[in-house]
Amino acid sequence: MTDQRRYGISELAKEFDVTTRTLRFYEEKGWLTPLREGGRRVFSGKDRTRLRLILRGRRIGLSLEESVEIIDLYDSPAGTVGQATVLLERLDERRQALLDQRADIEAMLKSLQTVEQRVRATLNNESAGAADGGQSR
Amino acid sequence: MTDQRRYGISELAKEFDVTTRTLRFYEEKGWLTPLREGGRRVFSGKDRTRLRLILRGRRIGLSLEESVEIIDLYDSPAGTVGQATVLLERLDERRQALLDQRADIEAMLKSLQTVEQRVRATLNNESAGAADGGQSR
DNA sequence: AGCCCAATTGACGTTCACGTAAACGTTAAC
DNA sequence: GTTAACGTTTACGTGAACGTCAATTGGGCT
Repeated sequence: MTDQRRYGISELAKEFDVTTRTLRFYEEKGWLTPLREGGRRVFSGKDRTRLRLILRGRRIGLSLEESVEIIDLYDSPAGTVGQATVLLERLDERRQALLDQRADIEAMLKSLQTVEQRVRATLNNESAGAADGGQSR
Repeated sequence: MTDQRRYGISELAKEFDVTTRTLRFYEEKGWLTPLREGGRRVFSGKDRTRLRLILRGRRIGLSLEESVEIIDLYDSPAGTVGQATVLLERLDERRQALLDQRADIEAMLKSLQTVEQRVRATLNNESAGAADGGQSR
């Protein structure tokens, strides 16, 4: 009903372009918890989702530990009011960090745009150009 | 005229919240090239800017090598048309990578928002709530 | 001269995130 | 029935990005 699909280790590895070693490593760390079927690991749809989230965190430069921490926020038990309040604080921290990071990316994109314009200008002047090197800044 | 200011190693370290070891390491790798004044390193305003960019790259999860590569695009000599064309390609790659990364961040932000809403909903139901804990893990 | 403080150069240690190789077990195909 | 493909565990290796410690040096103060 929910997500009966099951995945072999290399199947998953191929889909997400990681090695089987990586998946075993993640299990070893407790970040993934596949079942066993006669020794062989069997990953569920939930495992698969979790893996996708971990890799998403990895792509933006989080440590795997951090990624998992965030993911565990995602399906945390809510629990008491006190717990929930703490959770909201953690969420806010994480959100702020992401916003900061996004700002860094925006800054980099702007830099790249600046460089690109300079390069294109150089290209347009290439016919009239002096052989001079000119200033870098 | 341009930026005469000079910086000592701990001065810079303090400003950017890194250790002096880090700055020495960056020099060792050739990513920073401070002058020497009787043995002591003297960093210029250019070095400082470079450092800021390196750390910006680091914050978004680039390897230091990658950061430097991008920075070197930033003040690359333009040179021939062929060089410029290659440069534009590299710029485009880098821009695409950054856009992808930004998308990952957006996705994470959305997830966090979803979790937050869920938690807040739980908080509002806390008065009518059963004492039951539900799932723990 | 004596001392402190900040800086220097090695050299080795550490953490993270896996890679790589060895030795072995199952299942399917030929 | 053996070989190939795929899986397992155990164990050691690796590259990046520094941390940490030792030994030393030079300037500044009193």
